[in-house]
Amino acid sequence: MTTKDAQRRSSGDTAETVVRTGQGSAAAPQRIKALAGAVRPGARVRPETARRHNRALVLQALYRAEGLSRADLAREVGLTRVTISDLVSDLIQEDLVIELGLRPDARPGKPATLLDINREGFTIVGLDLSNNSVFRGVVTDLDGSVVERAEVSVRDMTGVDAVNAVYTLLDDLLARASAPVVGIGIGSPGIVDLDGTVVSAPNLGWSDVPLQQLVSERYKVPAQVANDANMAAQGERSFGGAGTDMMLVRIGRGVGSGVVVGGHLVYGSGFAAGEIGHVVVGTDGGDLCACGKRGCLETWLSSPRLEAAAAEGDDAAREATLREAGERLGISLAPVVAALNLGEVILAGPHNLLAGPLLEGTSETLRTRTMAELHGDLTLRMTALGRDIVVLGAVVMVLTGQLGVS
Amino acid sequence: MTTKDAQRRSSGDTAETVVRTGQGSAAAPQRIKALAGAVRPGARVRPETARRHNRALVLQALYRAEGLSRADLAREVGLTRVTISDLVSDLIQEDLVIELGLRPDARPGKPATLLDINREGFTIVGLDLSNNSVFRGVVTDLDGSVVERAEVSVRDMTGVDAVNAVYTLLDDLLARASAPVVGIGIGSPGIVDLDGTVVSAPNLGWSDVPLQQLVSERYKVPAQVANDANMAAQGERSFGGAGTDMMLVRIGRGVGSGVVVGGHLVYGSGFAAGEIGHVVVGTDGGDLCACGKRGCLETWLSSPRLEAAAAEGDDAAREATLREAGERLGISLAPVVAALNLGEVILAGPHNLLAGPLLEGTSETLRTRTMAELHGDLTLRMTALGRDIVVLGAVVMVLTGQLGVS
DNA sequence: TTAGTTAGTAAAGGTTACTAACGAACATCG
DNA sequence: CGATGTTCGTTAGTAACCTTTACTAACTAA
Repeated sequence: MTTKDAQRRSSGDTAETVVRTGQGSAAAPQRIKALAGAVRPGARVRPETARRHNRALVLQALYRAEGLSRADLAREVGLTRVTISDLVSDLIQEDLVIELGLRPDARPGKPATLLDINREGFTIVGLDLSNNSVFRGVVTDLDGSVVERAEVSVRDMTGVDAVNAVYTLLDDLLARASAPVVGIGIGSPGIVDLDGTVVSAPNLGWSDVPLQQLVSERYKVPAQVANDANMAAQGERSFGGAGTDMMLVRIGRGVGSGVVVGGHLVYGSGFAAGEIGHVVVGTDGGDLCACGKRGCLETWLSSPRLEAAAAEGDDAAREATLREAGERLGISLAPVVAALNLGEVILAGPHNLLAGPLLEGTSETLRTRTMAELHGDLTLRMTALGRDIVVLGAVVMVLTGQLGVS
Repeated sequence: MTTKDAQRRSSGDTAETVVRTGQGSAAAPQRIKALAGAVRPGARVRPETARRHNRALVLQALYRAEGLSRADLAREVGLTRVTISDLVSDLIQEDLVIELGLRPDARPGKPATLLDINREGFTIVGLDLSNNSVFRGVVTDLDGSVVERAEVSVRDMTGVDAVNAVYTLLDDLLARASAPVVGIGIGSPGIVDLDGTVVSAPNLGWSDVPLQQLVSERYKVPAQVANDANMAAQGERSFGGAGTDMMLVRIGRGVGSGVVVGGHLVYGSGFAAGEIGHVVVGTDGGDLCACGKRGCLETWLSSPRLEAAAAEGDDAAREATLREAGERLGISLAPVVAALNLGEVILAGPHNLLAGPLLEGTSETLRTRTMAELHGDLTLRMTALGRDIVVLGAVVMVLTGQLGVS
């Protein structure tokens, strides 16, 4: 619609009431629209773009099911055998795909030549910067199987020092990579924008650090930098079997989450999606939080509090505390589960603290505070990926970004 | 990843704990993954697909800014003048685009021929089935300007009768459409799947009614059927100037919402996204709801309760009740705003009830229960579209579905 | 041995968008 | 007023992509 129309419509009998929370700019809503509606550059599809897309489809099909023939791919992807042959021959040239030999089955017709992604011919580097005392990193093959590990201690390291610690870790890992590195994925705490710039990460003393650019220019390798919880969500989705509408909640020193809607990560209007740690829970007060509010989710679920509870001698009291923490999580997640009709909520963090009464408390609360008819199929569980969840997510981001595989 | 890998990984030291809420099937998570990962048919890009996409970009650019030349389009969309000329000549052939004449400016060079979408040469029909007593419908031009209106009374009508009422309304509107109808958009209450089948709409006595198929086959015109609140969100986004990450909350007899994330409507794992009416709010009880729970959002915000409050003689008591209702809305929205980092929350419903203390209560509550640093830019406001919000949303769905314009 | 089936390749054809080049129509400047 | 430069839209030719059609290779089944 045109701006003129918007004005005509707004000036009707339905007077517009605008209340702005906070001190955002006071631009008229129509201005926002104009920006939102701009055709983003590169949206056009040229033949080359189409080819890249189809190529990604082939890789994706091969990635999921090792041992497909060209004819299988043609049926799966929807292109003709001829085109698939052409695409595959490109991929074999680049060594991304290899022939496995003839299919052993006894069927009429010429036997098929099975193909697979060259899963061990390339590696990916994944980093997890979310821990306060240590940066962890891995080298994996294209399957996400870890072939190398490394870490650097970063206790109290901030600013440039922390960036240098990233370099140190990468130097080590890249030197140990036995095959060409497809890309480097880095999960960072804080707010990270779409370009991989860490807009704000208080714990690391970073603000507007263009980490993705720094890393990719320094090592001449494509890099992907994103929020740690978002990466964890990606990891859970690809390697943990999570569905297309889910939320992964990380509980550690703080509480963060990654939200996946329709199979896509949610970034939010300010790249701060998933930051639920400082939402007030319930209407009955709560402890004072470092942020100044009372009853934030983090005050109920921070690992210090949970650990104190776990250390308690009295089993009943221990259970009660953990269960209540779980209930608080359920209270704050219920509106999100309902609004997004999530299919899964997955917890990541200390197994001993989360897996018992806490998880049950969350489950029960979610059930009693939402409509069973709509959300009865909700799955609530722990992740099975353990500590590697962020680095594996980083690997997935690289796979997605560089090969179009997810 | 392969199933084999998933199993290998799961069998590690990080034992998996699964708690299922409700009585969903007990399939292993890996099975879900296999389904989620299937390459959807038609994902391949053939030259024809690319052309359709580029064509939609041209239409979209023209739709937003009337009076672009071919050269302008080339710059805007990113294709060459030659290709744009070719696309435009197709569109002119189909009468979808018209030439407006030469640009009046005094500039060096050959004067440009201005183009526009043939905004009045086609019409769209939009229906709103969300009201309990009446189905409303409009005929609009491509701009969304209403040219015809109609309604049918449906008090206590359910099942086949309600479907027939839709037909009656459409017969009327289609007869009065003065130009070719591009498509029919219908906003229905209840759960609607991606095919436009009304899975469940208790108020209308519908379950698994393939309304989109029925309508498109009966009238030989493309139809789009979706949930009413979702359509309202679409309407607000295109005609109300809302941004890419927002939530539209409809408050009437019940409370429903439409959620837009990254510019796309959220459907959810069971097509029930936005159904927040029966989420329990707060931790201090509340009235008994028709659903059997206590303290559902609807018990705080249903229009009967609000109207009773508004009718009260005592101004202070009236304000207090409305403000408290707003606060309850804020309490339940805060986790959603945080999890999705929404930029806007927009209310639609009776202006006299919502626009005053209620809106302020919601605003204040959202501010005090989320982090100002992250969500300070949140805009909370009433819609400016009034009663037409659903039918306009339906029009947008048709524009998007048939022309690729949004 | 013959018929039928499946896999992969080769050649030709049609669609799409691009580059290069050109004429038309204007403004500006000497 | 004519020369010059700019912008618009079109024409002609090219490159990339996918498809259709046709072929060979290799196998099973009768």
